[in-house]
Amino acid sequence: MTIEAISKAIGDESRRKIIEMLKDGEMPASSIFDQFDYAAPTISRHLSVLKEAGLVTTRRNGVFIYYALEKEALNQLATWLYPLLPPTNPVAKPAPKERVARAPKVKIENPFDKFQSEF
Amino acid sequence: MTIEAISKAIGDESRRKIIEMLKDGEMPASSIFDQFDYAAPTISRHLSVLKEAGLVTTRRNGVFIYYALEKEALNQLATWLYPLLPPTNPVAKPAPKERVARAPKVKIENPFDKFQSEF
DNA sequence: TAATAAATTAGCTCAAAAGCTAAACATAAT
DNA sequence: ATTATGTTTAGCTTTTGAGCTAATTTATTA
Repeated sequence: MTIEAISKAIGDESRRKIIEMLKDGEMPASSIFDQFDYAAPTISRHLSVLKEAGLVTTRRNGVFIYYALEKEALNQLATWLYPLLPPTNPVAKPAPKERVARAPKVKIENPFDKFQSEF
Repeated sequence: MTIEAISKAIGDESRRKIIEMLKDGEMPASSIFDQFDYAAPTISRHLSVLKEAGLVTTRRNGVFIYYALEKEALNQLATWLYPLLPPTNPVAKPAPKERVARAPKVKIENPFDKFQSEF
């Protein structure tokens, strides 16, 4: 559950894909395997890296092992990341739709921007 | 500036440390080197990885090359991360201090929680 | 109890990445 | 012009990590 392990785990495309797959709920290992062209042991190894990082947990049901995303671990990354993001954009709300064409172009630089002052 | 390059870049401790060092403003390469026990070329290479990922930019002033954090690039990671975080905690505000002992323990699971409905 | 299926572990190869020293490059100062 | 300083590039070694197949483990079913 260290930032080291978490950020390393996320630095691999297959592992990011697994995390995305588990976003809406648990899934047995075999269903995860199916989504890849890699051999099962390769993905099994990725799963164990995710588990060691605390990013997933497992439960066994009969012969199946269900993997679930441990969103708490992702919070660690968010917590590291948040203070590094760009400062709040002074214009929080975009101009109303009808006036958009004439309104100055204001780029919302960061999805968390409008919340930063509350953080 | 791909999520692939950004997340790989962040998966190294020295590079995360560099990012943190640049949080409050630019810094010449030599000042960055000084903060590490590694040889200068090693850190120089880390800087180039960060640059290739779009996480830093450089400007030269005389013999010095200043590195600056490109916070925009960090947004890409935040944007990937955000939808994966735990759902909003229904109790946004903790109980007032005097009542904390008696109030039910509510764990704020995610620093972005209270903003999610606005996102 | 043997066979089957899900999943992991073992053991290997290969590529990527981190580290080093030495050399080269770029600018400034003497 | 030469020297000095900041920084990167070249070239190398070593470690780490991703991928594979084969073997093993665990649990179910015939």
